[in-house]
Amino acid sequence: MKLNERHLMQLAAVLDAGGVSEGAAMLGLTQPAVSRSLAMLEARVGEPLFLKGRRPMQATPLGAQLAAQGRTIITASRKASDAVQGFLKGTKGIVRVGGVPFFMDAMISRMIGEFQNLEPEVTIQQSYLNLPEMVGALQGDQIDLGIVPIGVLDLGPGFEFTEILPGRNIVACRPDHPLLRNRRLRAHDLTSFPWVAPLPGSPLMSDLQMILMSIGMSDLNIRYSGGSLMSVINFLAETDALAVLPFSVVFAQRKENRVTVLPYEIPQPNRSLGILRRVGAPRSPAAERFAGHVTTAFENLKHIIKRHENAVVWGR
Amino acid sequence: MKLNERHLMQLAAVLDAGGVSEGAAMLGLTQPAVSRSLAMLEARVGEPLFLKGRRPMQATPLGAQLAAQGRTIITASRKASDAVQGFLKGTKGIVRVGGVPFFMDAMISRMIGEFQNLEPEVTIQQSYLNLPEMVGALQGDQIDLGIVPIGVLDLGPGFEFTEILPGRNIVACRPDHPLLRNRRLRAHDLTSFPWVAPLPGSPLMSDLQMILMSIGMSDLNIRYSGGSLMSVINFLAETDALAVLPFSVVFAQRKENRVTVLPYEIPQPNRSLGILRRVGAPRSPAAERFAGHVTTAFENLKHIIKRHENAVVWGR
DNA sequence: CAGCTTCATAGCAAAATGCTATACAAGCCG
DNA sequence: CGGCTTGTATAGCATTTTGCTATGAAGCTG
Repeated sequence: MKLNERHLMQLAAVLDAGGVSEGAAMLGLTQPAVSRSLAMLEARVGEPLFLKGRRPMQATPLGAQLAAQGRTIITASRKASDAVQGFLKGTKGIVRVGGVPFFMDAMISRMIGEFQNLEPEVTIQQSYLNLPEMVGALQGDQIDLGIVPIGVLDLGPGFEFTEILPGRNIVACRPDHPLLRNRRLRAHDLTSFPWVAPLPGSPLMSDLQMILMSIGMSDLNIRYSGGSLMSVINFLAETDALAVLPFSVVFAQRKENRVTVLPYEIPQPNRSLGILRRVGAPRSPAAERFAGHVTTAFENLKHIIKRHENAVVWGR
Repeated sequence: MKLNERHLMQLAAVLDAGGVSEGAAMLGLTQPAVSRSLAMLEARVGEPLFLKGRRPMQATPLGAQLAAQGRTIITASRKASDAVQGFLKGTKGIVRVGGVPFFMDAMISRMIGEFQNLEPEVTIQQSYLNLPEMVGALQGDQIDLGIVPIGVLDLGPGFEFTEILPGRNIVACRPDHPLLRNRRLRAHDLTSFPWVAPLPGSPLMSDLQMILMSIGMSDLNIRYSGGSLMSVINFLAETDALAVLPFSVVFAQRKENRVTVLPYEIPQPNRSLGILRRVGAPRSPAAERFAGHVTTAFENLKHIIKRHENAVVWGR
């Protein structure tokens, strides 16, 4: 006994509205159309669905049961329409962001918070990925966009990259680190303190190698590795250890005053933080909106950084 | 953005089945039909719903959202079909029974229990009604059937009545009542004990009047009134009070041995317990099934009563 | 590269949907 | 009680949708 879903919806509307004409109006149909639908439904079922001669119209128990299903169909249909509307406007849906751990923790998570204040109906699914996995995730459509530092030339075909912040690394330490008292730092000053190693696979790892080479050492005194940003900062704040970190990550922590920049020039990677997307991916307005938000947030951040640098001498 | 519910269902089926052909088969359609539906849906939405070139087929986030609604539509539709099926077979649905309080408590409630063991998917809504309200409730389609003692001629037009048990009242008392020791009871024996009045509006009320007239007294020593059957029985069991009760009601309590029949002949009302229905009412197979169950249950009861009467001398 | 599987498209017939116009029924009022 | 109002059912017709078969196109596999 397969019933026509449209008929069920019309049944529900008619009972909710109290009459055929009203129910038809509620659905944007004419009264005869609905009248016939009901007759067909009743014929199909073979049982009366209405109590005759009642205003407002009332259902038999069976009619009421069917109307209940009709109502859920109506609401499901309406939800589907809403989902599309919201999707098109970018005010609804899911954004799946992958990002390198430190940036996600230091900056993106805050921006996600801001974004959700603007678009409370958008859900953000965050995942921690470094470049290789991110490429796979984008191709496999597991994420909508990635936030990753990338060399300008590393971009494979089929991907687009929008830069949001030039890469710039610094050596971080706690604010009362003994090296900050030195007028002029030498390479061997750095090697006499323990170091924190970045997460394996992260771009900072290769940066650290570059620094090693520039200092002319083959290895550092690695005392801590594998920690997330919060762990690293906690570790740095408690010890005299040093770490290579993106400047912006340290900058984002300035209010907490737990880590600062050691004024020592290190070689800079030819990399930029940016948003990585697959060109063929099904577009998601919510994701684009989020990407826009992140971009402007970093744009603002650049200005703040500039003002800050003019006012503050780091490491003092 | 109104979407076609049928399309949503097909989308859900295709994603659940993992392919267009499989989804079409699941719905009993051909592959091209579903293929076109999906194309139409996608065109209407204006966004891709599938990730191209994947086996099994995978949805974009938006597609997944729409499919979720499609699934709820499918299940709603299936529930509606089930409701009809169950209704036609009488194995599903709601039966709304009205009945006079004492019969409902003493007998019908047990039968409802038995019936539910047979038809666990039928819901019974019981309400306590005496004849006048019952007529109103039947006409207003608040109940499907009423169980009520009724004079054969009291039947109004538009109602049908199927007798299930001839009316027979007795005087009830507790098993160790002093009157049970009397060889031969006289009318004035009865008046020397307190009485329990039936619920106002119940047919027993007029029966009590008849008894009064036959005894030749104008009133009795009414000491308790307004109680439900359980209250009345509790009261009778604790006191030497007497009450007019239908024989079958007392019979149904025989196992508990808290009340018994006082062997005193009283005038019998020209009434029968039966099932009252409105002729024009929308038929409800579940209700009919229930009515049948009650009828046969009483049929069995008659035999048990007959056997019991041959074996037992009441009030001994 | 042939063969298999699966999705997309074309073309056509049948069903359904929706509309306007109109008939029918019930309740209300002078 | 006859007409008026309100509301539902039916008729007739045009349009859209749906479903089918047949066939083309694309991707995977041995």
